[in-house]
Amino acid sequence: METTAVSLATSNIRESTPSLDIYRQLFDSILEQRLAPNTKLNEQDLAIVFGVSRTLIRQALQRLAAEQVVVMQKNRGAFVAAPDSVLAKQILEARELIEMAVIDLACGSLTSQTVQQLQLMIDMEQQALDFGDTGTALRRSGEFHLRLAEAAGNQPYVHMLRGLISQTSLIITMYGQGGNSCARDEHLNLLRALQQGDLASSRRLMSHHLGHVRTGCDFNRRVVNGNLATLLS
Amino acid sequence: METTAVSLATSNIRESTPSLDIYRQLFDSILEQRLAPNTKLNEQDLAIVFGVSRTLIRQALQRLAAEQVVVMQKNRGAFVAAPDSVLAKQILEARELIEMAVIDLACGSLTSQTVQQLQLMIDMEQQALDFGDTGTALRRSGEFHLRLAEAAGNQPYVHMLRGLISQTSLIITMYGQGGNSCARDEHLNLLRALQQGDLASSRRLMSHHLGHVRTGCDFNRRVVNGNLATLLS
DNA sequence: TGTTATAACATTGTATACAATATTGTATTT
DNA sequence: AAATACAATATTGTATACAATGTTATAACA
Repeated sequence: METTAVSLATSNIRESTPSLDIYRQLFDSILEQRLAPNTKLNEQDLAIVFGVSRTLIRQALQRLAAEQVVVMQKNRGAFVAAPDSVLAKQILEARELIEMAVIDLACGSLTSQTVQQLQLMIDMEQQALDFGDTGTALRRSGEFHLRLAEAAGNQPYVHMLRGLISQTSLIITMYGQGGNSCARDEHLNLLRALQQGDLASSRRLMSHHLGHVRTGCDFNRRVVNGNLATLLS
Repeated sequence: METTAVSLATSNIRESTPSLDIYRQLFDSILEQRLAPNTKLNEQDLAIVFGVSRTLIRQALQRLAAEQVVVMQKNRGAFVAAPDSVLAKQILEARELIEMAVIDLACGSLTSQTVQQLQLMIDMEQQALDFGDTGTALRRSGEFHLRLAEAAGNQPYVHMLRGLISQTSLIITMYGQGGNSCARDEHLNLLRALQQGDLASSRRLMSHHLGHVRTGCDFNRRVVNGNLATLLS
C-alpha cells in the first residue's frame, strides 16, 4: 500500500529472486506488446538472453503459464498465449465482473494518498502516450486498474484481476484496432466519481470504459505471429 | 464436457505428466484434509514418497503456490497455506461473486446430460458422507461446484473458482466446527432450481449455501499444524 | 542458568548432464 | 515432382551435483 507500483506482475510481492525478475520482464514484454501472441519461447535462447540456466527460465515460464499468459505444450515448449475470440469475450466478461466488485468496495473509501497515487499513474500513462509508446501506456493502464483493486482491499480480487488484465492486453494486441487510447479522461473521470463516493456514476463509468475495449476490437481479425528477436532490442 | 470429473485439480486438463500427477495428489491431499494448513512440505521427503527427483516435486509445489494452496518462502520452503481470518472472509466474498455469476449463466441452460452428471456427483458426495469420510465428501462437494462452473461455459470463471474452492477447503479445515454437511439437500435443491430455470431461487439457494459455510466457521479458532507423515498412510 | 558464538547439519537454490521426444533435412522411391 | 522413410539435429524433460542459505546442536562465556 505504501510504495508506487513497480510492475503489474506480482506487484504485491516485494521479494526479489532471479526467476521472479525474469518472470516480470517476460510478463511486461508481453503486456507491452513486444512479444506477440503465439511467439515460441525457446528455453535455451531465453537462458542466453538472461544469462542464467534453463532452470530459472522454466520457473518463470511455468509461472506465466499458471496465469494463462503463456501456454505450455508437452514436449513442444512454451508459447505466448493467443486467446481465440470466444475465450476473449469470456475474459472480458469475467473482468467486468471483478472490476465492478472492486468499484463497490473502493467507491468512497479511497484515502487521499491512494487517490494521489492513482492520479500519478494516470499521468504516467498519458506521458507514455505522449511519447507515442503505446506499449508502455497499455501496461500502465493495467497497473492503474490493479492498483485500484489493491485499494479495494480484497486480495483474491487482486489476484484474479491481475490475470484478467494481462489477458486483456493480449486481446487488445490480437484484435484491437487502435483507438483504445481514450483512456485518460475515462480513468480520470472514474477516479473523481470514486473519490466523491458516487457509486452509480462509478459503476457506469467503469462499465463504459470496459465496453470501449470490446468495441475497439474486431474479433474476426487474423493474428500474426512474432518471434523472440524483439526481446533483444 | 464429456467425461466424469477426475480431480478438482486441473479437471479440464487431460494431459498426464509426472509433475501434474504429483500436483493432483498433493492438491487432493490438502483438500481432503490429510495435509493440514501450515504443514511443511519438505522437497526431499516428497521426492522419496513419490519416487522421483526433487525437480518434479518443485514443479508441483510451484503450481500449488500459483493457486495459493501452498505458500513458498524464499530459502525456507513450501508450506500448506493457512489463510488468516481476514483473508478467509475475502476468499468467501470472492467465491460468492463468482458462484453467483456462474448461476446466472447456468440457470436454465443445463443439458439433461449435465444435470445427470451433477446429480451423480451429489450422490457420490453423500456416499462419502455415509462412509464417514468427510475429507472425500468435502473434495466432492468442491467438484460439484466446479463442474457447475464448467457447465456455465466461462473458462476464466472455472479457473478462478478452482482456486477459491480449494482455499475454501482450507478455511473449513482451519475454522470449521463440523456441521458443514447439510450440503446434500442444498446441492439437490439448487440443481432443481437451475434445471427449472428459476433464477431467483437459484441465486437465493446458492447464497444461503455459501452463507452456511461462513456460519459454520469460528474465525477465532486457533489452528493446529500438521506434518507430512499423514501422506504415507 | 541463560546467552551468544560457532560449527555441524539439513534444506533450498541453481547449473549441468543426460534421456526422451519432436523437428528438420536428406535420400530414396514412385 | 511428390511422398515417404530415415537419419541428423534441436528442444524439452528429468535427475543429479554442487552452491547458498537456513536451522540446529554444542560449547564457551557471563
